[in-house]
Amino acid sequence: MSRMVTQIISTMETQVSNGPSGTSLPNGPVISTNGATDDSKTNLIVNYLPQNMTQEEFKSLFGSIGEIESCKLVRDKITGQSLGYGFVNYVDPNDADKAINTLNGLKLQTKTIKVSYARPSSASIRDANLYVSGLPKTMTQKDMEQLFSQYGRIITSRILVDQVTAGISRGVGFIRFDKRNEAEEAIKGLNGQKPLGAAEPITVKFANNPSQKTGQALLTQLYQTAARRYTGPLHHQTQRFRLDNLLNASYGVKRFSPITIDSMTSLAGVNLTGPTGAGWCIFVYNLSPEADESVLWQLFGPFGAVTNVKVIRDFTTNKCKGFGFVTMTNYDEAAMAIASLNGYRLGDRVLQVSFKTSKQHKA
DNA sequence: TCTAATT
Repeated sequence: MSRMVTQIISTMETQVSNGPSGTSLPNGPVISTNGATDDSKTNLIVNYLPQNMTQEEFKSLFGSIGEIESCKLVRDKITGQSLGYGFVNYVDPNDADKAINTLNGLKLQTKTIKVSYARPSSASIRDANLYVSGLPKTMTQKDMEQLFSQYGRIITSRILVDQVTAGISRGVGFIRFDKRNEAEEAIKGLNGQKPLGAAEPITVKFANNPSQKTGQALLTQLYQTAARRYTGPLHHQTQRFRLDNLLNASYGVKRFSPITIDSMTSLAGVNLTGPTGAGWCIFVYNLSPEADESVLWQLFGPFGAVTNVKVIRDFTTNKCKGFGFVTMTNYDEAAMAIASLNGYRLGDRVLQVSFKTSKQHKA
């Protein structure tokens, strides 16, 4: 079922070719008259990457096409979590073209990746994503694009569909314009308006930024991440380029052995420090030397009441010694935080999170 | 009534 939904969504997803601008040259980096390198024919943006794909796997996949000048998987600054997209800049424009032709539409786990030319980075293309609700259920993605295209160039559009009836519009969607001012004009022109023949007016506003999650949403995401480890990933790798071995090795095997809440509960009776004083003390291991208290607040705060965090630092260098402690008031919230965050990847590290035991404390 | 599109 989820496969069916994925395919429907990917069918509805617009595949926009951004297309390089300017004149083509046969080979090598293109140098414009002002001396700056022109990346428009070599630099690609890759969207809809699987959440757990690493920088190394990303580079390996795109490096199979040709020599890479640089590449970057974009990650959340605080948690290090992948934001699901990245950039690849090839040395040779021909390889960029080849990557689009061969890797665009590749299915990885539950995702269908999109590979297209990156637009030149600029402030004017940011925050150009609109959230649209109240759409007639009969309105197709194409209809919606037609309605919005009078205000500017559409980069992506999507209508969300019901998960169970697979294909029935939920009446809500997204439109990303090339430029923010185009999005603003679309709000002015369409918010509160009835599309031709529609009974109700639509609402058009800027979409929430998915990387700025509420605590509840973060918890949900982490919980789902943890749950996915038990069931294992879905499997529909294509066999193209013999990358299946690489990808299966990376994705097909559980990397961590998670602990369940039940096993935590049984642990609780044995050697926990217990809720003496302020609350439940949690041991966090494998923090980076640069880790600070804010990281611990960000990680544990979504799970409930946190009364104290502490990063243990070296006395002379003031760098984190690799571990810290978090105190949480309520047992259930602490147990959920541990079950979700143990094995969690923070940047390029895998955290070990557990209740602080008396053993670790003994003199 | 909210998906991971700008380094």
